[in-house]
Amino acid sequence: MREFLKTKGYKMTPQRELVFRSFFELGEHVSVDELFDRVKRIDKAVGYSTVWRNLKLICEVGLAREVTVGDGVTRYDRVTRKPHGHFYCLNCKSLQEFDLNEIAGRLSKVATAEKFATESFKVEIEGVCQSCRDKENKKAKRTLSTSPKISRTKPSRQK
Amino acid sequence: MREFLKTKGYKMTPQRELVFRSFFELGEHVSVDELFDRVKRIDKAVGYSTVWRNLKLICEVGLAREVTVGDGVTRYDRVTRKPHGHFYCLNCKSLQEFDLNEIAGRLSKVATAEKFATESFKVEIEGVCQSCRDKENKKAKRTLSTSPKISRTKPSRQK
DNA sequence: TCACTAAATGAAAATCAATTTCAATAGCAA
DNA sequence: TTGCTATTGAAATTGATTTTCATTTAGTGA
Repeated sequence: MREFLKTKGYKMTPQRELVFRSFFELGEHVSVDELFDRVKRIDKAVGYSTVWRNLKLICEVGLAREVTVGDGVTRYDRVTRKPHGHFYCLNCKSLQEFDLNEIAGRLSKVATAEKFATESFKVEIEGVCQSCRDKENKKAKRTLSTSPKISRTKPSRQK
Repeated sequence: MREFLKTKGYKMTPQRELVFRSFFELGEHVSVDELFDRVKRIDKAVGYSTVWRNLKLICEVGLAREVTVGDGVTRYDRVTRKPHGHFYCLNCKSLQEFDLNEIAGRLSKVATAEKFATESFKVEIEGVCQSCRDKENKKAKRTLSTSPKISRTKPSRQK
């Protein structure tokens, strides 16, 4: 990894090494805060900006990619993993994955037809996951009459 | 529209009417700021929060949907339009659309197979559009040796 | 028509994630 | 080792989004 970065003009440092390693240990839909938490557990002197910058760097050198689902927090996925889409549960905010093999093929065709040079795909299905629907059904009696209002909440940064 | 909102428990106001009308006049990938600008042209007493809240309301009652591409600005699409994906040009930040008819069908199947209750799809292809590539090719000689660094810029709110 | 109540408004402030600044530190090539 | 430059950590800044709060107003029922 040290050599790989050198070819791209970057130096290796203990902090960088720790951030990279931690990211690849987590691997799926990692947010800066999650990664920061994990890094802190090993070395609590490492700063948030260092984690952030190195996560960006991991993307920059092509080892990860941003995933932006609708909750305002950017997450990162390893690119070595095979193409997949995401189910985003509007209720519990969880992410599940699904395979994208044939769909990716079709998307490529569409892009080519439109003379668009594809860099990456992003396929998301928003809805409600099975376990949330099961829970909803159980307490359906209680909430029959309340009309839904605008939700103004957002998940907050984990301290 | 007044009646439609009443059934959902909302009142009609001149400001709301203006925001709704302006949104449907714009229609595609509308950001809060764009909508705010348009509303202001007709009535500059209308506040930003009113525009924001009513845009959220349009989503809430099911007439629009958020589109989040990777540039940090949330945009909104009418849901009455037929399903489409987006090409997002990483270079000029433009959005183009493409038809999603068959792909949507496949996604539905995947969702059903996973017992996921689909609310909406989001399909984006990031890359470089044709006109940007044409421009890139023309000035290719100039930029052969510069190695790409992390981009730290973001489009700023339009005043 | 009038009065009442809950919803809506507008300005300003708060929030929150993302990004930058800056002074100090530390890789790495010569 | 020396010098140059990238990197770091803390704090500040940015920019979009969301909330607060005092005031106004729509829609309901008398």
